[in-house]
Formats: sequence, structure tokens, C-alpha cells
Amino acid sequence: MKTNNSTHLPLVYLSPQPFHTMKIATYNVNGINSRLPVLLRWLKETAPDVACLQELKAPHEKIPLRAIEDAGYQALWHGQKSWNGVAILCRHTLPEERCRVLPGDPEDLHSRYIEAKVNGIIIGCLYLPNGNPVPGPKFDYKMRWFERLTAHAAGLFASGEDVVLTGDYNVMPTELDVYKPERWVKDALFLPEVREAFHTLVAQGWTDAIRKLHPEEVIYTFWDFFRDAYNRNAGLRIDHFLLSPHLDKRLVAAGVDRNVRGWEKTSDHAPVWIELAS
DNA sequence: ATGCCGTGGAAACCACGA
Repeated sequence: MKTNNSTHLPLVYLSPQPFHTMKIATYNVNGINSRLPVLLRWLKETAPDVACLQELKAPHEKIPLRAIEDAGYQALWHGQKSWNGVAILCRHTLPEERCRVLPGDPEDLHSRYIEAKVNGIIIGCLYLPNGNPVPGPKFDYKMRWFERLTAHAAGLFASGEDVVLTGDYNVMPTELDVYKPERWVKDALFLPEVREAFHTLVAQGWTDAIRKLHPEEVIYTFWDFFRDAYNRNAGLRIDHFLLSPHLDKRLVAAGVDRNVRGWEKTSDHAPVWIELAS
């Protein structure tokens, strides 16, 4: 049998980051148990130092902790039966938990926020409500949640600490972030007042990491399951990284693991990541 | 313009997602 060694680079060349950077990723997995093979393959291939996950769709006791630990990660998570659920995975070390609910509404029982400190950086992992249909109670809930996030973010910003606020914001910030903007203007993900809420948050002084490094590029993080949306590239950019000012100076790379969206039994979102210099 | 797909959970359909 003929062997061919020339077509594959040694694995070391595929290693995603040199030792002096910190790679932080966010990934809406859309059901952590049904996506477990995809999640583990992605962790192995891209080796983020921190992975923020959303839409676990599993209660606390059904998080596949053994598999996550076998992959080299320790985790904080806030699960919920059937829906929502967020987690922060950290390679080799346990993230230092700061809180597991977004402050401001003791009656909000959705698992949509968890915050930890890793390597001196505060990392908020969030799953902002979808908000459809508009109008209605779900949209009202989205806007209230947005106000609470903005208030919490203001406190974090004022602390002067290094902060990353990342996750599924369920907002396309501009027309560049939607494959057909005119079709989405009345949707809860793209209504002018929703975009305005996102803009108000960012205007506290945060940096949209993807847009800082790729200001003009069409970049999506979500493609619908139906109508062959991925292959038509009918996508949305709704998963974001907001960085505090000092971290913004350490930003050296940012991107989307778009290919993961093409895998079998995959989520409708693709992972998004940043790399920070030490 | 639209859940056409996909998941979880309960109950052979429904809620939910974006």
C-alpha cells in the first residue's frame, strides 16, 4: 500500500494558539447531550482555554461532566430542565464563580447568565432571550433582560476590571450582520429598538471584538436548520464578544469556527472565539 | 413571509428556538 505523508501537516502546526495567548470561545450548543460528540470534537480540535456554552437544555444533574472532564476541562454551569442553561468550561482549572444569575429580578428563573473569573479576567456568559413573537410578553421579557444586562455591565465597566461579556445576544447589531435585512426588521432580533438597546450597551465603552478586527466583513454565527440556510449562507451574526477597554488592547485575533456548523448532528450556531495577548 | 428543522419532554403531540 502506498503511503502519503505529504498531504497532512504535522498536528503541531494546527495548534490554534501559541502559549502566550488566551483563547476564549462562545458556543450555543442547542442541547449539550445531543451535541456532545460535536462539542468534544470541537474542544479537541480548537482547544480554547475557556468555552462559554449556552442552551444546554439540561438540568443540573444531566450535564455530561465526566466527558467534559475527560476532555481536559473543568466547568461551572447553571442548568435548567428542557430549556436555556449556561456553562463556563476552563481548561485544566476550575473557573472562580462570581454569580449564576443576572441581578435585578428575583422572579426570573431562566438559566441565562453565569459569571466567573479566569486568569484575572471576569467572564460573563449570557443567553439573552429571543423575544419573539413581537409584540408580547416574550418581547417584554427580552427588553427587561436587556436593561438588567446593561445595568450589570455598567457596574462591571465602572469596576475597572478586565471583563469579557460573551454569548448569544439574539441581536444582529447592523444590516451587515443579516443575510436579508429587509426580512428581519420586524423581528425581535433586529427591531430598531433592539439594535438600539445593543448599541446603548456597547456605548458604555465596550468593544465588539469581531467588528474591531473585521469591520467590513460579512460574518455570521447562526444558520437556520431548514431551507439549507448554511449552504446558502443565509446567516445571522448574533453571538458576540464585548471587551472592556484594557482587554481591547490585548485583542490579537477573533473569528468563527464556521466549519463546525457543517458537521453531523451540529447546532444551528457556530462557535465564536477571540485570542488575547498576555 | 413562513419554524419547512431540530431538541426536550411528555405522551404520540406540544413548547420552544431565531
